[in-house]
Formats: sequence, structure tokens, C-alpha cells
Amino acid sequence: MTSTSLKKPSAIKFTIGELAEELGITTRTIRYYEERGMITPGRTDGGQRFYTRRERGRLKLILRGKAAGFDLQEIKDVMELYDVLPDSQVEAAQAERIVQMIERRVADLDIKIEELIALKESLLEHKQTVEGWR
Amino acid sequence: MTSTSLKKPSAIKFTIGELAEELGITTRTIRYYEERGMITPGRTDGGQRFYTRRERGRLKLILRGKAAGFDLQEIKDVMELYDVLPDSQVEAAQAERIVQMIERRVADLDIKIEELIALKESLLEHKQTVEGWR
DNA sequence: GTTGACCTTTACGTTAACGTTAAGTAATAT
DNA sequence: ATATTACTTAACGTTAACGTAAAGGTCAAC
Repeated sequence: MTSTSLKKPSAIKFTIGELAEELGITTRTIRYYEERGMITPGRTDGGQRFYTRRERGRLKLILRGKAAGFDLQEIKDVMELYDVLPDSQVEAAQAERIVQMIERRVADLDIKIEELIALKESLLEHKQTVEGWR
Repeated sequence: MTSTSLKKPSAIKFTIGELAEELGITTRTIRYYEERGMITPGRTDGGQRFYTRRERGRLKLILRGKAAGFDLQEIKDVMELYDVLPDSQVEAAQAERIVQMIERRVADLDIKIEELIALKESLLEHKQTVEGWR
């Protein structure tokens, strides 16, 4: 039995430039997120970074979080909730803590969603008003 | 007929400190928003600022916008849509432009709302996973 | 009319989230 | 083998959104 048959399908690698272009950001930005400890790419023998689908996924998450109006620290906090080993290693107390943090985050999101909907309805009302002027 | 009977109920005035405390921000912040042209308080004979309910309303709008993740320029742009004279002075073409801008803003809001909902559902899914560990 | 709390402008400081060189190294195509 | 092209670190620059301190004027109460 060779090791090839055991290989996970995550052998797909991206350079920093490829990812940057795909995501519409600069390489500086990607390195900055690494500086902030939000992603941890691998390195080639020569010392250049490479990224797997996992890192690409995390980057997309960061961008979505930013689009939603969260700062990098908040996004990191949320992402760390996903970084817990999915093992039975996790004690019940620890799992409970995580669940509670998730619930708090969801509550925050609900508030933001309500704010946005309120803004939207206010805009739509004003639209009706302006349309009445024609 | 005296002028008192014609007086609008907006004679209520606030000092900058009162507003700051009520809204949970600093006076510096309020002055900064004025610098940015987002509010235009009145002045006493002595030169001190005073704010009416209108300005208080605009401040609240700014804070809601910020909570929703917009920057000050975006908020200003949106608020200016409300500042058009509600007269028949507005030409049809102008009204049409405003309606279109409102529609673009609403579309932006819809995208942000979708992002937030997607994040929320992702969190809720993860919550299920973690709960399975107990 | 004086005091103390609150206000004024001016101006420099701060943090987040990158942008922008610069000087050098690695990967790749020919 | 060499020439591009893309990568590396290091470091200083930039913008938004205020914070903070100084030096002084105003307001309300007594």
C-alpha cells in the first residue's frame, strides 16, 4: 500500500498571488492577515508561502466578515470558535463555553440584521415620499 | 396674532454635553461629525453650540449607520438623500435620480443583510456540531 | 460678581488596516 | 544559463475616526 492512496485531496496549493487575484485583494493584505494570526500558510523549500483550500476558505470568511462590518479582531474571535479540535478531547465544560460564545455572536448578528432592516425600511419609506413629488 | 402661536415645538434645545451623555459618545465625536458636515448645530450669543431634536435625530441616524457597518461618508451620502427640500421645487429628473440612488442603497443593504444571515447560519450549524460533542 | 462646571478652538497623538517603496531571493520559461 | 516574473522581508507612509491636552471663554447659581 503506497502513500498515494492515502493522500487527502488537499494537495491543491495556491501561491499568494493566485489567491490575491482570485479574491480581489492584494498580497500585502493576505500577509497582514497572517501577521494578525488569522491564517497560517505553509512554506516551500525555498521559503515561499503556499495556501491550501482550507486557508482559502478562511480568507473568504475574513472577507465576508469585513463586508458585514466586523473588524479583524472580531472575525478572528469567531474563527477561533471553529478551530477547536473536533475530537472527544473537548471536555463538556469547554464545549459549553463555545456554545455560549456562539449564542452571543448570533445575538450580535441579530441586532445588526435588525439595524439594517430598519435602515432599509426607512429608505423605502423615503422613496415613496420622493416618488410622490413627480 | 402673536408669533408664539406659530412657534414650532422644536424650541427644545440641547447642549453638546447633554447629547453626548444621552447618546453614549464624547463631545469630540459630535464636533467631529460637524466637521464632516453631517450636522449643523445652532450657536448661542456667546458662541456655544446648541442642538435641536432634528440634530439629535441625525446623530442617532449616524450611530445606527455605524453600528450597521457603514463609514461616515456612506452615512452622509444616505442622509443627504433626506435633505432635499420637500417642495414641488424638485424637478422630476432630480426626483428620479434620488429614487435611483435610494434603490442602489437598498440593494447594498440587501447584500449586507444576506451576508449577515449567511454568517449567522454558519454559526448555528457549528453550534450544532459542538453540541454533538457533549 | 465670582465661582465652578461646561463650553470654545487649536493642535498634536493614536489605532486599524492596509499601501508603497526598496533591496534581494525563488520559480519558471526559453 | 539566463531572463523574466513572482516571491521574500523590512520599514516607512496613509486614511478614518476619533482621543487627549492646553489655554481660554461662557453660563447658571449663589
